[in-house]
Amino acid sequence: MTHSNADRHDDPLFDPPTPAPRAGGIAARAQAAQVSSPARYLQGLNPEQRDAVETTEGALLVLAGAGTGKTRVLTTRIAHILASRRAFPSQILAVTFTNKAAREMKVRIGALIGGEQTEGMPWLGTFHSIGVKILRRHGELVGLRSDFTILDTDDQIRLMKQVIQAAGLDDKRWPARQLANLIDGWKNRGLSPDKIPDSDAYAFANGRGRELYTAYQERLKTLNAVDFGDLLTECVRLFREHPDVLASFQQRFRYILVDEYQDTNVAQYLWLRLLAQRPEGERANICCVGDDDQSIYGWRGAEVANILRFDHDFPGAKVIRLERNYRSTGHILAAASRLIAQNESRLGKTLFPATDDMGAPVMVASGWDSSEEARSIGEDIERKQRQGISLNEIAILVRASFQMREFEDRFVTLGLPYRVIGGPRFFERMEIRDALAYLRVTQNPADGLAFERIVNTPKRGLGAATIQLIHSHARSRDIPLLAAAGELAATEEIKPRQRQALGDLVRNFARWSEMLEHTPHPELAEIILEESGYIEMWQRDRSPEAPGRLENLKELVNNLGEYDSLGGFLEHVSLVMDTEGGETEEAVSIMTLHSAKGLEFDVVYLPGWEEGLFPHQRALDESGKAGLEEERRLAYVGLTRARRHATIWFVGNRRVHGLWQSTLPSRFIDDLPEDHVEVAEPASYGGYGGAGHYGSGGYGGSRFERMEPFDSAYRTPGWQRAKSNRDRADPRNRTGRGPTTLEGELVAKSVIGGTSRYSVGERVFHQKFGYGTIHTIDGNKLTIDFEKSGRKRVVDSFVEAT
DNA sequence: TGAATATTAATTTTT
DNA sequence: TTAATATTCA
Repeated sequence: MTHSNADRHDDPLFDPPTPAPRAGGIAARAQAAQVSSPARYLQGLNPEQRDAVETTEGALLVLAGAGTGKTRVLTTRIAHILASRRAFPSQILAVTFTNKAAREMKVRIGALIGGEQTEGMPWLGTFHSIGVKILRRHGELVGLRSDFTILDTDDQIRLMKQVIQAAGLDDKRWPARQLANLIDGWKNRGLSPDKIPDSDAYAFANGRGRELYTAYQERLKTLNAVDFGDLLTECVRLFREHPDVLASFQQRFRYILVDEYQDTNVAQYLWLRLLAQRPEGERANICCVGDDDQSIYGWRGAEVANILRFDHDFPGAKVIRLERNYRSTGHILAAASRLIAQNESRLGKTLFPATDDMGAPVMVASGWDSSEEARSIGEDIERKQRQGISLNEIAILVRASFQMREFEDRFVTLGLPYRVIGGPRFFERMEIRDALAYLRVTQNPADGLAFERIVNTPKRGLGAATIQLIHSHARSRDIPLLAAAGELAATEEIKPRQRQALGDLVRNFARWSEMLEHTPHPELAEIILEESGYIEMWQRDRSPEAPGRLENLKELVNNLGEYDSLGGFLEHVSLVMDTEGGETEEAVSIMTLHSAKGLEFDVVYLPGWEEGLFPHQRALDESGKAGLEEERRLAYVGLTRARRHATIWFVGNRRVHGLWQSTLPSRFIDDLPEDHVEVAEPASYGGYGGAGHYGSGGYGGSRFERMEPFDSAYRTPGWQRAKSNRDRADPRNRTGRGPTTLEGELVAKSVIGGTSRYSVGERVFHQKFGYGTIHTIDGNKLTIDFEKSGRKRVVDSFVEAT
């Protein structure tokens, strides 16, 4: 131990993997901590964090608010367990939801105590990757050979379609996608076919849900395949049916850590609970970290209840709250806290800022329509850019992905660099999946789903009829599709042309599989893609995406070299559907609120805070109050992403499914505390045009009406008229299409007075649809029978009296 | 088989 | 509006 003290001060997180010497002041600290190691890594922690790190024994729930150093606690805790020699790396089970989180944890633990240690942490990973590891080892006990394949969503749906058709059902009336969602839901809840509630079983195809689920599971077994849900449920089954196996894992895992506990579903909960079970008198060392206020995945099976009843599951559990926020300034934090405080079902936490810098208030801005929103945010970003803020520190967080488009369009015209985060990932692209299917069949000739995917890609003249034939032959002989295809190609059953094509394909696969032994796999992949005609198919393709797809295929082959076998690569790919996008260029990030969880930016824009969009109508319709609260948590997540500036936007008109609708400001805006919010003067013209309809929106009027800027800017008819006259005179405003071209006089008309100025039966004119008669009036939305274009629903500000 | 046309539905997304 | 999917026709 020759480090100088100066070195150590520079890096408070440093700690050698072996116990440090006990001398002088270090020993005193060690005594205080009551552990053998004086643990330098503990130094930068606040008291709660430190408590969470050092409470290694027993059950511990860490309620970590946004920006309170959750990952730091988790990683330091692991480092602490290792450094104090409480367990070997292989005795720690650390689960996350995403590969990204797992990767980050590995890196950070490595930084804390040296990378060699994390190399030896085989049980740090996602629920699914750990599930695979367990099933590869013990799967035979639940009827899985160790080389089982993992189906992705696409395979899953295709398989279900077959199951539906096999059951004699119309797959148009009963879409496979819907069944997939249903079955996923059951698996999320840890329900096998015999356990699903009767009410659920009737949710599909008049009560045949259970039967289809059973059939699907049988098909999976014969294919020696599992879907993502099975990775957990089959583990649970394994543990339940084979207590000896379970016991060996229970003994192995001396410490269990779980990240994002609020996102666990029932299956994951059962999985964890089994592993954390201990004989009478013993306690498991399980530490779950999460934030009930950031639970935003209820729709995908996450059970906030898991975190809410933690101390019931683990009696005597200690609960530590991390409430000191190191991320955001005072105003932002106060606004977010006030917002989330309106939720009823929560454990209750109050974030307080680590600094006394209040920073800037949360801005609430409004505009006439979504194009003004995009334009104005664009201008604002350019302003920020001139102030020297890096574009990488700016994000736009939307509720739904359709909102992104407007920003993209705007930024393209501005020449403002941006990147969209989320969206289809590399391994989800069509060409990549096709290529993977070739590789899968080569690796495993029994992979029927992969074979089916590419049997006629590129086109080989093997249409539905031929495939049907292969299918029935495979079923009657009980052999894989590829084998069946081979046999068929040797008979007169099929037409010569198809016979030739099929024979070629089967022979190709036989040859490629053989080459697997002695050809380096990146090279083989290239050969396969070339010889199969797949590359050629895209080379011939004249569509604008084709070059990009070829590029991706090249990328895939390059990637392949990083794995030591084709099998290893495929295993990785099936679980890790993402690649590390090493984009370093300066760009504004555009993403959904969901994908923003866990990230932070200096400047955050939150557009589209309007009733119906956010909270989303569907969440409200489908889940009622629970849905509303989840939406509010989403708003909270959005606000807490911001370090220094948060700007919320709402507009009066937004196009929904191609129709312009007038909208009301989100109720979440009313949830914000006035003291920490500043309402922006409309950046350009027009402003929010719906204010006149406040109070008719079904939730009892907005507190914002009474706020000073709203009073002056939006409420008085005189002001409105004056303003709209001024706007009309301003040629800058005559841009674009949609409502913006129709401002001026019409804005004033529609805003003045709470109800429509039209009456049923009145003949009106519309710029786009021409003349028509009003059929019904709903607030400011009119249903009009147009003479030329039929019945349409429009906003009254778009029509003129004739 | 492929292109043209009709139909349908439209949050959020990881593994 | 639009994008994906299904159907129809050549």
